[in-house]
Amino acid sequence: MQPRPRTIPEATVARLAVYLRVLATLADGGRSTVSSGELASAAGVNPAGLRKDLSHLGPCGVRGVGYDVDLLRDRLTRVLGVGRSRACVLVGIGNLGSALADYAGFGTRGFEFVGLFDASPARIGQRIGNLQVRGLDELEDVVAATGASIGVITTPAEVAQGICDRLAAAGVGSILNFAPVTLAAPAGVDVRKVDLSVELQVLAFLGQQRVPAEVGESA
Amino acid sequence: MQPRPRTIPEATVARLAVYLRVLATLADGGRSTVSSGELASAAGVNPAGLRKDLSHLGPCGVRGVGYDVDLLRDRLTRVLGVGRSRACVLVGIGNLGSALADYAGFGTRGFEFVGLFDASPARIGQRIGNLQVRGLDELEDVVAATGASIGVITTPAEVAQGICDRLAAAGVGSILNFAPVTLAAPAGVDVRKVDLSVELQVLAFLGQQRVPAEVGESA
DNA sequence: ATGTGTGAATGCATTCACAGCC
DNA sequence: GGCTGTGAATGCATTCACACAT
Repeated sequence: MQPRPRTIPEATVARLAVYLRVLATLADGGRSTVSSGELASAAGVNPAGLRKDLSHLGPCGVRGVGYDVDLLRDRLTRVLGVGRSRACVLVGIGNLGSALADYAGFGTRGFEFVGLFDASPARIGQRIGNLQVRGLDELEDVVAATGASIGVITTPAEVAQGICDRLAAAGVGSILNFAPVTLAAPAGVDVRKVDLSVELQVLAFLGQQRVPAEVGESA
Repeated sequence: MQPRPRTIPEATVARLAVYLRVLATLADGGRSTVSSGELASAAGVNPAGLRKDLSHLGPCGVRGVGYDVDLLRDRLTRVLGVGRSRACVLVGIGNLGSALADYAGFGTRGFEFVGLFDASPARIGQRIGNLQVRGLDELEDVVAATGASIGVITTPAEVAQGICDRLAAAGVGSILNFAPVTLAAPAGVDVRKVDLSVELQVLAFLGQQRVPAEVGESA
């Protein structure tokens, strides 16, 4: 019934975010239009794939010409919801947590950290960016007060599930987990995992797998 | 001709690494055998999928019983190459770089940082873990001397491509890129990208997409 | 002519269902 | 009986090829 099915494939969403970034640099460079081929090579994808990705937003280019940079940028910004600022809390202020807390890439994308939490008294009170690290006991209150919808977990593996439970109970609907464990969350709460050592391991494996072919790869 | 085609799908490799971690905790708990169902739920995947993943290594379970924890662990360790320690260099010692430099998860997985590099004189000489940050001019020498095969890039976006070029020229075959740009590398060099803000954006999008369904999700 | 938008086709990956072995 | 290993089937995602608009 509805002309545009509201479901955009996850893989596509990830690429849309990349296109948005490339478009930003193009706009800075003063470009007003781009072709799918150009945009695709800058984003490291296939041109046809890029067009298919964009087709999920409905027609947004001009045939024979290409895409208007500013127009497409606005469209992507709106679809991805980069406009509204979304409140995030971050739990576990170790090295990685500290790094994420003042990672510039987040702020410019509409993500705002409204609470940093750690269990260790040594960390509590410490300033990072323009926030002060709070004790874990304040977690629920801050989530409630700020309406934070996103939680980022950078704790040790052992306590991650407990934090996940508390975040979910507090009303956080989306969780990004950096702890090396698989988290279970109630239905309606979306958990996404980033495992840095898995990434490295895949990379290393593909590397060692490629070595044998290095000899006779002419075929 | 060859009984085991040497190509394991990338998605499978990523999960094998997860299984290996789960097996480690099981072994610590004193378990000697596991069923695919149990292992799968601990890893957050489908049991049949897990069995298919493991089938790429040839038969390694006992029908009617399950998998021997230690045996499977050895097998995975060998296939993923966790045995040999692999030398890595890390370029860009900002917050994220520093966090990765002493991230415990790497060392226990066979990855050893043998060089940390930064352009800023303020960073050079600084100790992180048991290494001292070096100037970028030493990059090629260190790669050559250590035979590092893996490079991790945590620099600002503007300089990432240049670093990528230098790493590739120096003989690094695998690059893990955290900078928010799409890197181009010569054939034979494998680049893998982790974009933290893209992860967050996907998470946020899926979250906002899920909200409408929250009303009538009973089906 | 040029480059988008999109059905059709291909290739991957996940899931199912069951045969085979313990 | 129970659980692995795996062909068959389903569902996704990518790629191709071309119609269509400018």
